[in-house]
Amino acid sequence: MKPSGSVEELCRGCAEVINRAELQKKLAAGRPLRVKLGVDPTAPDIHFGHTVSLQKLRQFQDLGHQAVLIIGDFTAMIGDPSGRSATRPQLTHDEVLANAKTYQEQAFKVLDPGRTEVVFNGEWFKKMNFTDVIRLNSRVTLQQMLQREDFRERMDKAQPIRAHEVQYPIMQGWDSVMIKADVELGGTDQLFNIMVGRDLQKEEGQEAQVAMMLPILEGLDGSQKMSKSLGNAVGVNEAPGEMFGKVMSVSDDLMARWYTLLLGRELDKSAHPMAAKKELARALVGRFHSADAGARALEEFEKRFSGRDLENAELPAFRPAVPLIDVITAGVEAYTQCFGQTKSRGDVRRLVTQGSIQWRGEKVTDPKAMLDLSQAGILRLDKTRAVRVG
RNA sequence: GGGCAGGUUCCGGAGUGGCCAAACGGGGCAGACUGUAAAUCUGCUGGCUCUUGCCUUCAGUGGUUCGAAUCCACUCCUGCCCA
Repeated sequence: MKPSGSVEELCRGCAEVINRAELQKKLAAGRPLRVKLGVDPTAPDIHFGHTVSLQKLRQFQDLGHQAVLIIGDFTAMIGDPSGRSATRPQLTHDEVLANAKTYQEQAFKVLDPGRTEVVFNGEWFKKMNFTDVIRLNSRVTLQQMLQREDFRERMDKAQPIRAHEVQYPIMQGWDSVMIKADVELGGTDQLFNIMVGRDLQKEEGQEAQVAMMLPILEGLDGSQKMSKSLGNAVGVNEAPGEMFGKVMSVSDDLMARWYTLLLGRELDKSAHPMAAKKELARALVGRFHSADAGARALEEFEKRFSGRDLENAELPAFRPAVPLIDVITAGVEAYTQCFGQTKSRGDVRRLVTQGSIQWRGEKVTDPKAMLDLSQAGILRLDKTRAVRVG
């Protein structure tokens, strides 16, 4: 396939590109560009935030360019300090490799596996000895490394910056040299790291890569960047119902943002916000599961929440240990059994006294109440969760 | 190596011998209102019983005391300044 694509269409959706003239030149050469995207498997799952760059990489693929997905098995052990106000916990190599496996699988929900070159950066970093490391380090200055904002902030706040953290950008930059990247994709928070790649490439006599920065996707809370550790992420592997529900709980402002960043189109302001949100949720479930799953999730949602018809909704089955138990025990067991959540008795007691628990359509507000779970019925736990008994 | 300042519950941050499971703010959860939106109001927010009570917690270990997050000793960790 002959590579194609114009600067304009490739830059669409990017927050910043450094720089367009260079990209134009590279494209004019008519060869497939090597487009790099690095991911650090610091957690086992890929979430919506990651898919913004993955989507851009897919676009390059579809236009006949070469996608190079770098799995940062080595860099993940260091932890990218970007945007961090504290040192990341360091992972062991085994943890990283386990994460890398699921990462790849999930990334292929967006990328075309047949046309993706997957490389682990341990491949070259593992082989380096201390002399090599010193030599590599001699090509950058400490001042350069400390210029970056997150380090500045930590200096100002008198918080520690550990020496290994300044290695991170250098390593990421070296990846670009090793794979001879023409373009590197990343979030806007990656600007610094990607620029180091350009410097190192030039040092090595290579043509500098073009930096394409994509906007950062905000997580469920609507303000902070989506990240698993902040608990505001939606994983691409989440069950359709779960995913649909999370999208529906997003604020209107965030919805508009997700429309542009995830669907690549603008929200129709004239549409009713709720209808627009259902459409967004349906489309996203459709993308990461199947069109069918998207339609079913929508149907379920309408039945369950809009129609408040819990009776006919799909609910997880709860099998209590004994048929006659008090609300609190029932609640605790239901959470662990059906949702894998550990709630303390105090947590459930709180739900009871505050009127969140319903058994067969009736609120149960007495923490001492006994429930006869030998009868069939629905036990509602909180706003979004309910289980079916019998 | 020396001097100084610190390490408190999810986070920030009070508390400097009993009234401390520990102020206040943020976050989180729930209820009302809704569109599983936003805003607002209310309640909850270590565990077990829930009424009194009991248990574990204020970097770690030991000690003083009827009693310690608070005092003493040692240890570990962080920052700043000096060398």
